Amino acid sequence: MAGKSTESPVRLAAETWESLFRAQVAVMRKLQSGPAFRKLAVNEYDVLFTLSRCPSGWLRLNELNDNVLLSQSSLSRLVERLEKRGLIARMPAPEDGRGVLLKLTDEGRELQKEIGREHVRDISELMGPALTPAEQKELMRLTTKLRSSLGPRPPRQDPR
Amino acid sequence: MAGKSTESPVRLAAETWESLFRAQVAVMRKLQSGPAFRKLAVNEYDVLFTLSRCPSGWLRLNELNDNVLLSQSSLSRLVERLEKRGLIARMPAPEDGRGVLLKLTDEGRELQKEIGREHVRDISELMGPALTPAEQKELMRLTTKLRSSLGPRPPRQDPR
DNA sequence: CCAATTTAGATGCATTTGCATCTACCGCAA
DNA sequence: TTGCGGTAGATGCAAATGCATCTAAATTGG
Repeated sequence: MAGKSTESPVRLAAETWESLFRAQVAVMRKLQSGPAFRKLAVNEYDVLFTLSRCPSGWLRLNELNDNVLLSQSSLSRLVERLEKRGLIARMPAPEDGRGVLLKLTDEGRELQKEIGREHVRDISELMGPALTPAEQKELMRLTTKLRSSLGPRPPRQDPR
Repeated sequence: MAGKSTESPVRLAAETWESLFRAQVAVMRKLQSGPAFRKLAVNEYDVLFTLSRCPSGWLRLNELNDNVLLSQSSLSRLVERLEKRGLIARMPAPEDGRGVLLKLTDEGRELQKEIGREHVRDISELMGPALTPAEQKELMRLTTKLRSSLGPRPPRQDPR
């Protein structure tokens, strides 16, 4: 019985979060320094990626904002940049005069795929040696469960 | 046997990483918007926290940089700000004329503890309802293992 | 229906960040 | 010793970010 036997639930939660956070930092640092993100910052790629997964093709700006760790104003300007680069297109939302809908342009879709291929390869080169497939599945299950419990906005299910 | 049975290892790794990443984003968003971080940004708190865990009390700037998702120059300036606010102190490294050692001031330690208490409470309010203690332990194990496998720099073990 | 409140997104402005570069120092090798 | 590549941090500068605020449109309450 070592020193950790009197671990409180609060402490356990804090250490778990720290471990999750540090792992994310370590992986992200490796990913973003790779050659995949020469043309586009990670946040920018993430927007293209999210749009590419959207079944209708169109996504509201505010929904996008749930996915990304950026303030509303920063996302607004990031999207503005992507539009200027011809990677996404905007359209006023038909049912809500305040809203804006976004979708990938052909060029944006192309770039997303190109970066995505390399990105996925990088990821699997980091995760593969680190965790067995069963462990990866379990990690996915736990993080998905964690995210689901945080609502109120449920992690928008996205039937391919 | 549902449609995912033909999942490739590469795809599994990518989906696992995405799940981990989104969970981190979702939790972090809640944490950083809370009242705990009114006085200090999360990154700044994180530096104080890391210093507070350092057994010797002193830590090299470049070691700190492994922990945080910031470029070297950004961390350099962040530290400069913290020093200006009287929260940390610098000292030239005794054995390496290029290096800088950092430690908390009393005021910095005080503020870290104050924010830390609230922060830990917030974390456990998010994690507690989401995952059982056993699940949290497993999540911690998996993320620790992931991080350990990324080396070369091993996650500096820190015997309290 | 109208006024008041709320929500979506854009924008001014100060702060923070990253890239490139610079300086100083270390370690190594001739 | 001297010179040479490599590492630790600092700094100029442009770009990105966040806060506060603004406008416009939707929603709510009377």
